[in-house]
Amino acid sequence: MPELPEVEVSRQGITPFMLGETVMRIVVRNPSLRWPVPSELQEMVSLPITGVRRRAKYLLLETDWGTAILHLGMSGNLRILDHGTPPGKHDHVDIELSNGKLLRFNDTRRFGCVLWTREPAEQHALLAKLGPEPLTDDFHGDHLFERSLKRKIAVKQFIMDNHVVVGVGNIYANESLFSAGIHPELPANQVTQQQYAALTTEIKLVLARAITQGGTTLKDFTGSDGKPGYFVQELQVYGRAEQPCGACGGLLQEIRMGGRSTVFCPRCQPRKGA
DNA sequence: AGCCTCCCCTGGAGGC
DNA sequence: TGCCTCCAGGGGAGGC
Repeated sequence: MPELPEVEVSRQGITPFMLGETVMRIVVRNPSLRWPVPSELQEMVSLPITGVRRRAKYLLLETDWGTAILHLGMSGNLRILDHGTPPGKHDHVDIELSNGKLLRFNDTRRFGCVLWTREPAEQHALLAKLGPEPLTDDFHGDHLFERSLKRKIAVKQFIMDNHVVVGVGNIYANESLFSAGIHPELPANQVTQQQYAALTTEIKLVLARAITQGGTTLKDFTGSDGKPGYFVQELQVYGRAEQPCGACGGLLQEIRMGGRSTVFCPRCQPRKGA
């Protein structure tokens, strides 16, 4: 599934093919994504692409007239192909460019979206209230600590809240909590300032490391199979329930939190905070 | 405001 | 082999 690292690698991969190119044609084969693909997306035709940016897991294709907002959801992927490449199953949207290439949006489960906005993208309702990017200096231990003071929600769900920090999906929440030695069910307001400092460090490390691995997975844009790519080999807890903890040898335990699979080591991640 | 549950969707896995 | 059921999960919507 595309997590923030894969979205970032996708952005880096498509940028050289898109930046400065003019949109020649947009083909929408199935507009039934998370939200209907708006007909106004066609306003993009004949405009040059002036920017390819990312905010959280949203990709932004900018023009002087408006911005296309793409989200890959659970199963989406983007490929750069030549004009005329026959579409396959779940190839929902093509954006054809003046250089003979096209950007193809494929999404099996259709949890993703392709939207169009004429306001500055940051002011769009989906982006306006997002928390800081995890890999910037705006995201630091004290940010989490201060935001957590009145929050009784479990720390795992707290760090997966996009208003707190963006881009921490289920896999990376599991991994970073393990590395920081924090029990996922510990209430957010019982996690200490020191623990948040460690957790912040681990979130940055795991995401940065996954970007490196995501580069391997997506470098030729042959698409994702819905599994976590090569980074799966480095996962310490996610998908390893009932297997021995790499640190202490005890058995990893799986529970469900908010409908999401949660795996942790009861010994290395004691339910202990302030 | 904070918290919780529900829901969108398809393909793969497992059971019979 | 085929059919059924269950499950995964980002994240917004809506109800308390």
